[in-house]
Amino acid sequence: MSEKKKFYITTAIAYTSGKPHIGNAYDIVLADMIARYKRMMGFDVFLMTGSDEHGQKIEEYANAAGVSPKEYVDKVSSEIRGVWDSLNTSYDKFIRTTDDYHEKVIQKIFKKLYDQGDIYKGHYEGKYCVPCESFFTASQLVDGKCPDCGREVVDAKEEAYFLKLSKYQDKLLEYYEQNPDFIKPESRKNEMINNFLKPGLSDLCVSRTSFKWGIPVPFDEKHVVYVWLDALSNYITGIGYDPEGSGEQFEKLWPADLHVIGKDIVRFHTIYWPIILMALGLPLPKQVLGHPWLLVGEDKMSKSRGNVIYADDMAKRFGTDAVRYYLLSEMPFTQDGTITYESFITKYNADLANTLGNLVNRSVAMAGKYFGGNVKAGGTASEFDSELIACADETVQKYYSLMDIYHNAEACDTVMNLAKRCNKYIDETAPWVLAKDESKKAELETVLYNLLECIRLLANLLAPIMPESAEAIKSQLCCDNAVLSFGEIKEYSVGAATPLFARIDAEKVLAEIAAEQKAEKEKEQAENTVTAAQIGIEDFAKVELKAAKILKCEPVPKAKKLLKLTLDDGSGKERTVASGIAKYYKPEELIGHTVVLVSNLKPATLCGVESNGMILAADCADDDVKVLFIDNVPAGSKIR
RNA sequence: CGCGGAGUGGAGCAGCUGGUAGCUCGUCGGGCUCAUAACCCGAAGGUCGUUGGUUCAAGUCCAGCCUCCGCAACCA
Repeated sequence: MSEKKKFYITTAIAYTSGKPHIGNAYDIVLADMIARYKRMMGFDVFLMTGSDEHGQKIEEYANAAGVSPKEYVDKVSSEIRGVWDSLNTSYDKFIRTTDDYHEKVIQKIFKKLYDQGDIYKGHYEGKYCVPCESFFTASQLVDGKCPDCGREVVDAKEEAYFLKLSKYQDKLLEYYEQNPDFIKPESRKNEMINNFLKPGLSDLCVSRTSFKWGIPVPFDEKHVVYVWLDALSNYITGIGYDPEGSGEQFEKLWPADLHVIGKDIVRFHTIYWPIILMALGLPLPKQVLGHPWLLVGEDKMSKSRGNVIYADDMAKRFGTDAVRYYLLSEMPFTQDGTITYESFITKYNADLANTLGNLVNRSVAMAGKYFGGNVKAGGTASEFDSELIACADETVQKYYSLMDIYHNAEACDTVMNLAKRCNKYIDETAPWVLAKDESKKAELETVLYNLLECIRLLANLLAPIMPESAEAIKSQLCCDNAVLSFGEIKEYSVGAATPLFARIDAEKVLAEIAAEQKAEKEKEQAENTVTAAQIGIEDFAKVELKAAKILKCEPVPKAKKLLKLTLDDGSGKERTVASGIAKYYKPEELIGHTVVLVSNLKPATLCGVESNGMILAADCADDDVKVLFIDNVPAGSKIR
């Protein structure tokens, strides 16, 4: 009877470039909810998460921080775990791509694929600009010259290893067709087919020589394994895959039942990863769920925007379960979701404090008050019972069907709906009225019994979403029964009523948060002014600044951020500059103004426009940019 | 014509295979007092982005257009 069906679920491994924000954390919370749900449904679940720790960026960040890459990723990786833990996520394994066994197996995988001809040594075909140390494809060149500096380029080849993708393309499409649920929101699948598979796959570069922080290619040590082969393979190395003979755990768990990932990396998980697996002769994962992103207001969360919200901060302030509930109930299935403190507090007060918390509180309190906590089934029925019980049954059924397809937000709604129905039932039956009439005692007992049974169901339904709160509710009921059907428990002996979710004073808390954010910002600004390295006058002298008058200004087609400026820099020749200020200025607002031009900047081509220099502008508060106008200065004047 | 998504009462969203427009928050009015100033009921408020088409019938299908948002390219 120990033949439980296994369910192997993974999250994307978090990149160790910095502490993950709450949007990144959605991934693990969602996966954790699914894992808990599957456990509840009797599956033998294995949930794996981890951190992705190699790459050039890490090397750079570590350098900037003045520590070794390893020290850097050690720190960030433990931060990641800290955030995951603050959200009470029940992962069974946390893999790091710097783990010993992972690195060894990656090397074996690389070798195996090489030996069997799926990885071959090739080179970037390219044009190389020696002074710029950069490769370009033919299409990137401007008039056959370096797009960065305009100098001649030479044919050059940089050695690299490639994975043959085209070979498996048809097989992959076939897999898509035979497994219509392979990619979860359907729209993402279409995107993959139209954008990548139909045009044809070009082989994937799987090694780099330009940086060192990675897993060395075993037979060619100047190469390191490039990120995707390294990172994606965690899903198998973490459970004991080995090309020379895998462990028992791997045999049991693979193929994965579900990869939970962000929509940005769907491509890697539904094209490259399956192909890697096919090349290894392994079965493909059953499903990839590409969830949307969590935005702050309209914007993506980013440090530079200063709008980052961290899950552990949030959990500390409002409680772990409140954060989990918000994430899982607010995120739509296909569209990006939004988080703001305002909406968080609104949702918290409405659903958790008012609807659910208060329901539990008033019901348990009444059971105590009227029956000393002892409530049995089988009293006299009231006319309102059947509707309530029907709602409870329906809720459970609906909940199953929604959770099975990971429509968690709707599942939350369904659960809350039952809580509302209970509140309504209290109003319909008015227990406080029944309590005044000794002859109605049996009826009153049934009312309370029905309520307690519904609350028990609510707790069980919520367990995957809010594990601690579910426990807290059940401990007030003094009942640990986890069966999801009404009438399971016949007799209650409940404890004291304690509020579950204290109401939040929105105004007060928002003011506190605003004050903290302000302080934070000021602190950062103070730090930033100090951090810019000092330079000598000779460095500054390298920059040539001139006054230039804007003669023409037009938007660049296909570019959102770019304006094409035609300038008079006093040389008699018109000069074209592209500037990323389209968001802040209309073309006609700029014409006629004189601006500061960096005139000796290397030319560059942006969206097909050759840009010779740049104009100076100031980054102002609130994501505003202001160009420096110096209309009183004649065009061509040198500025120093 | 690079790919894709979205435009529904004040805000945030549901509306799958076409047939009286729903939910949450907010607002207004009422009820109740067991409970966390919570709970329950009712009301106001939408020409469902725009134009045309298919149909007995369209938010729901088709075409064009406008606007916003992601990705790609790119903030020099």
